[in-house]
Amino acid sequence: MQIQLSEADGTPYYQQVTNQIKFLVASGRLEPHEQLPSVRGLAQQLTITPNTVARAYRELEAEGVVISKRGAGVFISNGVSPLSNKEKRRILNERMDALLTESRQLGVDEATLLKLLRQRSQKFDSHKEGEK
Amino acid sequence: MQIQLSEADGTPYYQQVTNQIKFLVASGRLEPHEQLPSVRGLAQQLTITPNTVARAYRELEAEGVVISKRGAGVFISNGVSPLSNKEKRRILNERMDALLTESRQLGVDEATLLKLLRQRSQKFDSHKEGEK
DNA sequence: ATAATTGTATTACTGTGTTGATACAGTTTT
DNA sequence: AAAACTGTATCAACACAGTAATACAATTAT
Repeated sequence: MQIQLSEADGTPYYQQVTNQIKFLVASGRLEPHEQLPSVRGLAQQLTITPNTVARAYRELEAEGVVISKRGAGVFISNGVSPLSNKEKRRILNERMDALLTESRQLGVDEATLLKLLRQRSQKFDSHKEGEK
Repeated sequence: MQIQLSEADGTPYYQQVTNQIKFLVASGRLEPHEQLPSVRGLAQQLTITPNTVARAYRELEAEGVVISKRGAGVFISNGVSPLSNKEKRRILNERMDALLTESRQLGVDEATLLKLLRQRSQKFDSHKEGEK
């Protein structure tokens, strides 16, 4: 499993794990029903404690990203978000406002931001051709 | 000064203050050279300790949003970000990836995300007409 | 059946983030 | 010049987030 931990970064390990797994799922590198590495296996690979991996998996399950079965393993879920449409809108609005604010802060106007986002969106799942 | 603190929320007070001030600046509700409320004044208004407001202002100064002059007050800065273009790109890419990831997670495809963002961008500074 | 693998629960330690009290240092106003 | 305002620095207290050690429970493989 392709995960890199950064000591510096500031964000705690368990969040780095959840973020990167969410990214792998969103970009199609991990597909529904696929099994993730075991808590202890991934822990050893990343040289962190199994507890931390377990916490990451727990959070992912709470968000509906994975389903974990005691004794069997944890698996990517069907990708249907358990949130109401209202909640989805609220969250997206929050994130978009933050992005717009930061963008302006950096002196980037809306037009170029949209352009950048379109580019980024294309590169997002370019692994279908570019994978080594 | 139009700031609302939420006890629940989870995010600490000093960050709620910085976030909301950044938003006010980015959306044009606060303009360069404008003076912010004093540390003690805003503290009293929000019923928090002056220290917390001071910390918020300190962070904002570190990010180049405001300039504070001991004895005089703190003022909105000229809006020129002190970061290199490389850093700007890095930050924006990070934020965009996070938004794209979350968007997919919620089952929103890129087209509608872009549409939503355009709408949001318009409402962003609609205070020029809509202000009471 | 039994052993080896999986995730889970409990508990505790430790660092550090957040807030608070108080005193200091510059400006501005009177 | 003095008083009343600004922001700043220092220190302490407290809570909580993050990680870790260890034992438990369910499934899978032998």
